[in-house]
Amino acid sequence: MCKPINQTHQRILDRAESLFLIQGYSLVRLRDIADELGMKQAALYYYAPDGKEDLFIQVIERSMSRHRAGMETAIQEVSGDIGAQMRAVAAWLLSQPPVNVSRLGESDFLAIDPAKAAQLSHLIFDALRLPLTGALEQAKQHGIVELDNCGLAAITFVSVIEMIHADTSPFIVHSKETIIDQLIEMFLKGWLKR
Amino acid sequence: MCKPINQTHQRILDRAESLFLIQGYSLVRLRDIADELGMKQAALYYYAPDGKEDLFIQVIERSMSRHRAGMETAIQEVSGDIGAQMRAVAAWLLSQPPVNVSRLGESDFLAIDPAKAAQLSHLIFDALRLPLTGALEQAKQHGIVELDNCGLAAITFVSVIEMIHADTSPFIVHSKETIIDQLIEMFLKGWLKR
DNA sequence: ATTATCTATAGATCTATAGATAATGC
DNA sequence: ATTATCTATAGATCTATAGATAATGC
Repeated sequence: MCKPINQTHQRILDRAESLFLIQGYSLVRLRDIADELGMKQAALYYYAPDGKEDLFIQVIERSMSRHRAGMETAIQEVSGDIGAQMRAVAAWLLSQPPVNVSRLGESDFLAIDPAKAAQLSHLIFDALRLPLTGALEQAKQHGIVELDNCGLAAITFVSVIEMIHADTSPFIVHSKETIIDQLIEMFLKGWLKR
Repeated sequence: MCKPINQTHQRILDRAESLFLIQGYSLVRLRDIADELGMKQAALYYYAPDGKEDLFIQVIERSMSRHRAGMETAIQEVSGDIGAQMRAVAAWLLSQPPVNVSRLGESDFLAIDPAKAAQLSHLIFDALRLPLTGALEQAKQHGIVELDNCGLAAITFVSVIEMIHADTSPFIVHSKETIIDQLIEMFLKGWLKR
């Protein structure tokens, strides 16, 4: 916990993050993480003394902290136009390992300590929702958008982007960037003819 | 495969569907399914001779066939107003075990035969997307809605509803029905001030 | 001495199989 | 005879632990 994060530790967390977020907690074996780094499975216990669950918790905490900061920065850099902010958020999310919010909440967290799961659940919810929520509320104050529930809009948008991001299947006929542009237009303008 | 589905078989599939769809393939043990039915784990092999994967495939095929039919019926029963059709689809989805589309595609399918996974992936995509896609395309022809990509709109809507449906965490401060009404309004009217 | 990693393996699961047994229907 | 279910267990994994070993820094 208080152990300093050196370079090996970071590489372990990088690899673990990618595997845990893509495949899910139970499908990833400690061997999968260690192998790619040329280490033995047991060596991971040096950096995560409490084992697989410990490693998973470290991964999620680090990832969500980065997600929150990354989206906030992305939004600030294009401040003003809400459409541009949504594009910036989407681009930033696509630069990261995909986060399957539902699988985390419904499957991965069933496999770990319930108290810790509840805590991580809040962390994820806030990290993914608050940056865009803030941007939407500002746009609302400026009379640009009209929304009852900016938090719901934000988490919906992020979840949909992550769904496209993670997808490997027949969903994607166009490029993901095209799909995301279409989605942003759909969210902003709505489906009903104006 | 060609074995007739008797009542025991149905109860097994019902229970397996609920567990597989909520927890995911790898977290469900055959014992979990059997226990609740007062059976022994080995007895499941009578109805699914090829084991866990066989059972999972049966579950998904049956579930998707039911989803497609259920949504088509729900849409027909309120034909006309697209908003009412969306509400009917959402209500029908809430009456069923939640389908985590992303987890199926990204985690569960990694654990089974890739060829079968690809086939099921198509099945799911079509079952969840086509009913609402049809309704949207009709509304588009009538000049009610204005959408480049009705299929994308449909799968997005269904996925978001399933996300709310499955959720057990701090997302939900209001009732799910309230959230879903807000979502439908968001999708139809868009976020920009009209 | 401390830090980092390795080898080897015990222990815990879980699936799938073999073969017995009970119940049903001809 | 056939259908349905059970008992028992082999085999395959995977995590976590114990203890050895190598490398680094005082």
